[in-house]
Amino acid sequence: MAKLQKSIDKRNALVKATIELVNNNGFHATPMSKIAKMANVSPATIYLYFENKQDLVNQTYIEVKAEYTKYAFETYDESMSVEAGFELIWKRIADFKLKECENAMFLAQCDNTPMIDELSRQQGIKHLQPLLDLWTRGKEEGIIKPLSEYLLYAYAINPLSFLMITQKRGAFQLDKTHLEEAYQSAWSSIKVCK
Amino acid sequence: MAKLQKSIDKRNALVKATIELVNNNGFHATPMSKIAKMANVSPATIYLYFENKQDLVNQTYIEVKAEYTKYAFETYDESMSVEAGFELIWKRIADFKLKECENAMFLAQCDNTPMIDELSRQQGIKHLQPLLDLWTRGKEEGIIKPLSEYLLYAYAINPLSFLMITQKRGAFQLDKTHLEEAYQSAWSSIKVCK
DNA sequence: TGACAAAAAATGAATGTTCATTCTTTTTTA
DNA sequence: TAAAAAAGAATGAACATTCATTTTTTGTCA
Repeated sequence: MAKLQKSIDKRNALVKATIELVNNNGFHATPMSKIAKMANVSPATIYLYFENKQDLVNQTYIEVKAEYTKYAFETYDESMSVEAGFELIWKRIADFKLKECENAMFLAQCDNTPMIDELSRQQGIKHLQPLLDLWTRGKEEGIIKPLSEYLLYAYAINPLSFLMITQKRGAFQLDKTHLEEAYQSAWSSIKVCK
Repeated sequence: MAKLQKSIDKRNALVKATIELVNNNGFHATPMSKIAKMANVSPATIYLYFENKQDLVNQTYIEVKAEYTKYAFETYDESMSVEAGFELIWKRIADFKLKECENAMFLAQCDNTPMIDELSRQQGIKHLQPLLDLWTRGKEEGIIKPLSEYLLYAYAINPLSFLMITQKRGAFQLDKTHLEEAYQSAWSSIKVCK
């Protein structure tokens, strides 16, 4: 197993370097040579693990996205009430975006630019299904507004990305209090007002 | 004035080409030669109007941002009630994002990547002041939740960018009905619940 | 166990291309 | 006709990818 172990370490180092460099400079301003240097590897070695630069970024995206959704739904279970389930998932997502800031920033950049193949993007979206199902249930129970998934996502989840980017720029600090306020805003935007 | 007129046309053509190409390919995948070709100009001519590529993009950003905020606040006046003022501004912004889709996409891309100088970004933010003032007034009157401006922006305005990008990708069509629903979500996320 | 050859992995240097920017010449304007 | 504007071609740097070698690993047999 020694060989395989070693390979995985290098691959991980490459993925990690890609995330860090793309976060700070963007896709096209990140040369393969720098990725190689940061991963302590020769540029040529990258091509043993990835087809080319596009493939490296696509694979990185898919991996990080999978990590993200795994974390988001890890403690969720479908027997929960809609409101409790939503709060749980929302707070896990918020948690991820604050703790795994680098990873989350990378996803945000991928989601907002033409950096990723459409195919890889589609793959990344699939994992959100449990949240979409929760919303469907909430609509049936009359707890959640009867809105399109895109609208629900835009108001309930997407603002977290904006807050994370703003925080990264240093303009603003997202602490415990703000987080609870943000949650309340998210919930009020999608719940049915009694 | 003939000379100046001609110059302004060329400058505008360059700015327009920049927006279109950067929208579709991103900053670094947009060569000066293509911008020149799309504007029917020699590459060398760009340097008569702009210092370099970074300057071209910075100036384009600042111009589009100014256009955007001008449109947003054109019909607003400070004597309006908080709720009416917010609805008006929100709908103007939504309108801009749908009608001037190219311009709005360009701003979204600039706001989400390290493509623009920090200085130019700061310049762009200033113009939002009337909205921030409206929110301050709303908080004083107990109509708007006592949240940080960043939180208010994240829930009241930013979701429109997400919806615009999603629409551009073709996954979803933002029609009149959706727009009204989106407005209601925005307003419920920031208003004080009675 | 240890030595060694075949295979795999890794490397640094080369290759060819793309691109921002500049230079020299031509065209347009006044 | 002098000055300004524009052009196309040239320059040099940066980069993704490949190539020819070197290093490391693996499996085999004494």
